[in-house]
Amino acid sequence: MRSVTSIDVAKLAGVSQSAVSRAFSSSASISDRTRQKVLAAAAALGYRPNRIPSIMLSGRSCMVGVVIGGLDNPFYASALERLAIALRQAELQVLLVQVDDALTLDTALDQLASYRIDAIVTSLAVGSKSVADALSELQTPVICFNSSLVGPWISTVVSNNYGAGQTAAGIFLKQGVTNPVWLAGPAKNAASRARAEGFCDTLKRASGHSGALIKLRGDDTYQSGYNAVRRLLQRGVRPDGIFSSNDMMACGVLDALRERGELHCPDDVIVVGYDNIPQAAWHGYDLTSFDQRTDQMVAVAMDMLDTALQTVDHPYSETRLINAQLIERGSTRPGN
Amino acid sequence: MRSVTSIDVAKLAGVSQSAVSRAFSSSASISDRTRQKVLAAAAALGYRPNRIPSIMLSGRSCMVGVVIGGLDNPFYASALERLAIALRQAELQVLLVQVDDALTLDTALDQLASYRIDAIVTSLAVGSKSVADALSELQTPVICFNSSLVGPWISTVVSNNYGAGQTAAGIFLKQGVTNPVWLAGPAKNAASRARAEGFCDTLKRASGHSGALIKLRGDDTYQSGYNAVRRLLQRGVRPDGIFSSNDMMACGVLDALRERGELHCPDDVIVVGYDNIPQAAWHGYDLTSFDQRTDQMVAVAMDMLDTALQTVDHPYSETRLINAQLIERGSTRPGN
DNA sequence: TTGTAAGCGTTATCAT
DNA sequence: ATGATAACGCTTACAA
Repeated sequence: MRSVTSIDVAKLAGVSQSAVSRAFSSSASISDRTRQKVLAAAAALGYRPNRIPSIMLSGRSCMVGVVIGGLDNPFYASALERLAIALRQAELQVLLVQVDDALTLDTALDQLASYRIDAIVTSLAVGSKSVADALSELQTPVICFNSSLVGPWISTVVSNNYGAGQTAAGIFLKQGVTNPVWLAGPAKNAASRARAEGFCDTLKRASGHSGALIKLRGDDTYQSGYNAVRRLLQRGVRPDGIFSSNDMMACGVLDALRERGELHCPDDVIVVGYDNIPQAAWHGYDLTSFDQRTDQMVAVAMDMLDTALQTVDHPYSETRLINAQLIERGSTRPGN
Repeated sequence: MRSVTSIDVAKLAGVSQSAVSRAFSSSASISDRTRQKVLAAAAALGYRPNRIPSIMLSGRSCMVGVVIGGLDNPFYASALERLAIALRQAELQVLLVQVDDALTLDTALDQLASYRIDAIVTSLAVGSKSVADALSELQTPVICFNSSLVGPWISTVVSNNYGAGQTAAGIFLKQGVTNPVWLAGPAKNAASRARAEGFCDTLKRASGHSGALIKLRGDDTYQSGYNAVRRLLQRGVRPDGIFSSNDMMACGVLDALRERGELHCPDDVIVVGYDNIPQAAWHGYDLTSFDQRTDQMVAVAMDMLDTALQTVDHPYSETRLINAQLIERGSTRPGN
């Protein structure tokens, strides 16, 4: 079934092909009479303008490659949703690429490049040098969320992870925490490392906590947070403050505490997470957390994207920092 | 910056443009020598084949429009991720469209059509007649998850909602529930309605429960489940079994029960959800639920997609039912 | 196996 | 305001 073309419409309407084109373009000079004729013919034939040829002519596809992974984390799912909305409003299409590892990323990039996407947006937490190189090679603007990637075509909007770490430490100091625990995410996660630095630096500077700080390693999943605290308690350690690199793990932490029953949050131990996922607000957790303000981050990303798309031909690179917002909930309010 | 074309490569390699084309096509007759020359030249220039022209020629874009919404529900997020993986393996691109209402869907469909996508896959729970009409008009294969949409170009893979409702009722009967509660999703959600029917029919048939069944209405969010049960308890009602149309609401139910403290799950009241989202397995909830087996559903959808893409020109329509799998957890195991 | 040339469905340019 | 014509970058007959 050959689809209906502008030639067909032109023939039926008794006008030229260019008239059809103009009828569907808002910024063209065409008489109302002609436009009506064209639209009527188009409707009769069920014609829909085909954007593919115009991509060839303009070199711009108005498609943006969105590279994601880990949608099981509600934070990324929600970020994707907001981003998709923003891109739609900017009249850009989303070419979605799901990636679990660097390998799939490589082939995915080839695919994206062959579709002549105008830019790439990614929230991948990974930040290896090779990935950055692969991205730069595309000569296509790349906007990252929370990554440590650097390169000529790469721009980044990052949450102020270090600052949030400091704020978390401030809470711990104010509440007189003496046995703090840091629950880290994967080692390769740059955001997690920055949170750790802000947290540890501040605690260290404030007093003799330096030696006391216990560092656990998780992988950003609920189960890893649960396991980490379970093991800690089994070893007989009694922390009175836990800062988790993300909310998923923090939920695991809270469940492990509750199940074990020795230490109660927030009276015996306070807990702080990161991301402010919906579950943090659930009554069963009531978790203090840092909101990354994805709406702001997305807005900034769109702004950068705008600039990058105008500065075509020239590698554009910028980094912008967004302060996370502390959302205090019950998990840091003892005596309630 | 004009991008590198096959003409450039041909010139450098000292071959014709068709030779370049053949070098990048696996099913073309070309000598190894020529291919090497071409590949070398391509690498030197950083040439990447452009798929856009071939879309024009073949009329197939190898892009599938994926229409989603409600990613804040982990079930949909996970379904999207699985679908994206399956599509990538089938070498199909994902053109993502985020939709919150019928209005955005309409404009979104126009966009999709103008990019000449080969098919549409959607997990939208809505199923209005007008949406179905709009989809059919595209003359493009549509694969739906869990929808009640019908139309010449529309195929559907549905969870056996009715059967799962029956199974849930079976649990209630076995446990001797006398004050059952059904917590419904939005009225427009066909899946939710089917679950209700299977559940109610079975209870009714079994005994005198018919009159006793309390029906509450939620909107598939955590908060609506929480509120519904809170109000119920405040009214002095004491249910001993609650079947929730989805897990998000069921988590709200469990938190409301726990917070109120009068009725304990599972000893005083058992709770069953639907979707088997990750949170159902969290230790804080330990919620019995129905797993829709999205892996199977996605596999079936891909199978249908395959058929639909081969049967181009002819409207293809089919409906396939997948049995949900009961995952029994603590919320239905009293006396543990 | 290789090269030549036509064509895919638009939009932009240039006359009229 | 309108119509003719030339691109856009590739694939695919067809010819050699």
